[in-house]
Amino acid sequence: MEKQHNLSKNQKIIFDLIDKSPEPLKAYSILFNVQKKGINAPLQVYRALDKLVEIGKIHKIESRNAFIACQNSSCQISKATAFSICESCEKVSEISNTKLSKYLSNFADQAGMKYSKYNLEFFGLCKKCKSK
Amino acid sequence: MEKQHNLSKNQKIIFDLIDKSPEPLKAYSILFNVQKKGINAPLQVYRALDKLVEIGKIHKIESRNAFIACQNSSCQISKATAFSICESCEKVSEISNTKLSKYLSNFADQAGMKYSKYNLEFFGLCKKCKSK
DNA sequence: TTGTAAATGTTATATTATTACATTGTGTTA
DNA sequence: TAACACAATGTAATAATATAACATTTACAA
Repeated sequence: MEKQHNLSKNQKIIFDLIDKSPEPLKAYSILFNVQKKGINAPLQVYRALDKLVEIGKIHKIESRNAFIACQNSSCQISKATAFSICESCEKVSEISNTKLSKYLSNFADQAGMKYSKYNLEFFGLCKKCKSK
Repeated sequence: MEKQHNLSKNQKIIFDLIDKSPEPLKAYSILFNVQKKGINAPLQVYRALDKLVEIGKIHKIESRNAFIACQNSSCQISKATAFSICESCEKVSEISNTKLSKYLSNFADQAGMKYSKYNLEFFGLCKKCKSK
């Protein structure tokens, strides 16, 4: 059974904001957006983000320093993530593909080492931008 | 035939430093190390880093904001990169595995889109750290 | 030799993230 | 319910990472 994480006040405010957003949000843009709700300092945002990442409710898009809500209910704990990123409009989508995740989880490097955690970011043009 | 890139003075200084380093280097640590050679400002470092990344001589480890020399002579142009990162000692190795790169280059997402560029970072414990 | 693109130099500033310390809330268990 | 432990919060200061704007110089091809 899945561990239930009751989000705290700040965590909930920040998760809701990210979850509603159609695009990844940056920490200081989050800060700006939640100041009316009493969250005044960067650290309050970063602490909530850290926790939300830890429990898998959001992911960090490393190449963009931005955060999106997890779209894949089954990766709430896993840190095995894959995204596609449009280099033109910056649209980001989480990829959930069983074959891909199996392939990567089973991948063994030169020394035979396996890694259960990974982050994969694909870059290119999304359909919309490609057809322009 | 491969395009020859003659590195400029600053590019060469910074590439040599990164290339000699056994571990990824951060921009401001590079800055500190090259000040005796007349590179005084962050922007001088970032400009050289940008160029070196662009021509494939170095790669950025996104999750660490650090840079390593390319270990794979065949990816001088390609932006398709994969690394293993030890979460204990922070050792980073570039993975060059034809099957993996083919698999990822041919991967098609939910919408059938393919992406020639990607960055993959695996996380775990290296052999040394595992056996401790 | 002159035009152009790349690279450099310098100052200032923007953006992203953490340290340190004090306090408050929440849930467990004695 | 009291006492404890741990998570979360609040606040100020600062560290670390990265870019903007502008002036100048270098490299090299037309």
